[in-house]
Amino acid sequence: MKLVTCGLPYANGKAHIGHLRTYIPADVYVRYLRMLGEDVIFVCGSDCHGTPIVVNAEKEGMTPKEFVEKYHEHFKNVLKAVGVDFDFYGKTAEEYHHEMTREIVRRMIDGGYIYPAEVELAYCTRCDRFLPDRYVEGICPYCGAMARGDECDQGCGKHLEPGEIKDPRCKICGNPASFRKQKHYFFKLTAFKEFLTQYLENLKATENALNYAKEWVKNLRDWCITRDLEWGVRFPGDERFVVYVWVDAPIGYISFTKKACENRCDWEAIWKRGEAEIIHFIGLDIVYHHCIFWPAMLKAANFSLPTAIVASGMVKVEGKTFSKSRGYVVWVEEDYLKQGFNPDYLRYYILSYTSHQKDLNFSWRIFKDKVNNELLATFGNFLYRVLHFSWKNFGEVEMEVDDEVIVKIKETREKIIDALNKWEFKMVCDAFMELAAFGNSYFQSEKPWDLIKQDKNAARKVISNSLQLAKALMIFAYPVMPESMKKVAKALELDLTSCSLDDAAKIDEKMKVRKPDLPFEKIDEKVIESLERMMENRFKEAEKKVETKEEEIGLEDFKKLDIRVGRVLKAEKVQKSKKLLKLEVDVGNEVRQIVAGIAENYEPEELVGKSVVVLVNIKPTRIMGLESRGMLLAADVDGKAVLLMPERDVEAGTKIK
RNA sequence: GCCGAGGUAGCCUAGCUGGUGAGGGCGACAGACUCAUAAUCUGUAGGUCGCGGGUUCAAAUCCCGCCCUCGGCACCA
Repeated sequence: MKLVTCGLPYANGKAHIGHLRTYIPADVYVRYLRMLGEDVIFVCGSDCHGTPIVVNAEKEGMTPKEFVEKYHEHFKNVLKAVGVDFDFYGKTAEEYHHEMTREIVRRMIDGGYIYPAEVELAYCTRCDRFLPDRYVEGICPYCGAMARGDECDQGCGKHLEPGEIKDPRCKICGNPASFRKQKHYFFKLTAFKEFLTQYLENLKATENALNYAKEWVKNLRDWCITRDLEWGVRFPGDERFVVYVWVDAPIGYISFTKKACENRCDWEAIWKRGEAEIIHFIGLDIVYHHCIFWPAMLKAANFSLPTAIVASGMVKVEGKTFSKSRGYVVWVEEDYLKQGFNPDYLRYYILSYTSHQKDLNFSWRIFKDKVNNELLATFGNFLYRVLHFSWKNFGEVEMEVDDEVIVKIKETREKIIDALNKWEFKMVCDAFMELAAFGNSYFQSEKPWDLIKQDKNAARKVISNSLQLAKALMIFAYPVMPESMKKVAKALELDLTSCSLDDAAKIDEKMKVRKPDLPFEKIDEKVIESLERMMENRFKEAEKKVETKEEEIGLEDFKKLDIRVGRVLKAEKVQKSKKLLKLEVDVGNEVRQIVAGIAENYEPEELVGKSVVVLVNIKPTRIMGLESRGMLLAADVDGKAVLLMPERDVEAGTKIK
């Protein structure tokens, strides 16, 4: 038995093409396994807890429960629409999941792996709440640089536990946060170093994930697993707290398995007795949670361990790094499904573009090319020309298939299985595309349309071979393009849902052929052009939003700014930094140290003696451990600074108005 | 800056425990065909295998240095 899971989508926004990069390959993988006779359970669900959800729900005037429900429904519907067919799609806000989480955490406590420790936590008196992780900004206690959330330490790569950060400020309202001591609970991750090192040695995983994790395991620290929040799973050791999201989210794999197993199988066989393979499909961004925290938790609770971790590469949009705020995003529902595109096209694109481990570029133009040239012209056209010819000239064909054809089909089957074992889905697609090309070439060279005029029996043999190839292709491509293949298979009265991969090489005595449907529809150039325009507008609008702050201010606001001309006296590079220069600037009444992110455009030497424009009364801060008192004004050109300078020589300290 | 993954023709990719002229697909170009959604088939062109050193009889493949891209962290007051 095998269990396949997908990383849980966070119920905090809409489904985009990045999500599908793990769900679609996982779905395809599961469908192939089933066609190989494997018993597979396939589960997923919405991740519902954590501070961002609480904060965003508040912003939208909803309760976290309502908020989460909204996105949960969205994901459920979208995934179904693209043919990702889970046995169970749950959500972590449900009671059954809370129970499971509490059971596992209790086992971790009973095993002696959880201990209390006092930590100092940032608390925002204005927002009236404790500030977890990513809502705290401050100074790293190790190196003195600006730090954010639970990670910092400027280049030394250390991990911050709650309470360690200095000078914390609330990221929500910007106010300084005060420290409050609070008892929290820690998981003894450090006790698992040896176990994890061993475990990673033997874990089956894509290389991108494994190397990353092996490096991480060298530097383990105990892990604070409680949070002071209302929303979440109550920590069984101390009911005032809630468990950290990354504790309860992966436990969803277990609680969803249990639901999927109801009246069908034994979830404990999978998760407690190690009688099944457990395969996690995830994105590259959550590798360490799945390769470090998760196996350690399972070990502590005495549960079964994952046997494989399959991590997918990132998604780019039109060649640019995926970014919602910059508009480089493709929304599955409104951009794709509402255009009326066949979901199978997207499935094929995602599977066949590149190796599962590498970055995938989504471009509407490439999308059109792949659909029109590969799917439609090569693959679909072979199916259609064979079926159409058979239907028109025979109706029913007595089958007589050459060994060469059967060998070719079996070879393709082997290639597909081989590729699946390596999680190389592009190779799977390449294998059946090659078989389609073989079919076209065969059909073309045998010229059945000529043969039939002279020797109907000879034509029958050619058609018999071609039909066998067509049937094999439908079976082989069914997991990738289920709906389209079902549609064409109707012409052969073939029920793909009950086929195995072995059936591809099985020869029927006779094959009946009905009038076929076209398997695919061509994508119109004009549609692509309009989508490209839509994307461009989206990029532009996103850019505008970032650049122009609409809010108007009065003169009195402007007067609050003390802006002066300053003269640069000294300039040097900040060590270990790409963008920073440390300057000493004469601002009239004093000389100030200012750290500025301008090193990409300016050499230190060329600045000495130059006049610059300085915002003097900005709050002093520390950057890379250095104090900075003032800010140089500069034009932001593609993220690089171009300094403002007075048009003629002006004395240092001159006010700007 | 640290960690990880990569850089092979316009695009995607195989090869990378060193050894037949660096394979394949898409696109481009030319010809053939007409059963088929102007689909298909055959052929042609296109590569300093990121750059520079080194090891070797022999390197895309091993070693050293550098550059660039992507991701994570950090950072850009």
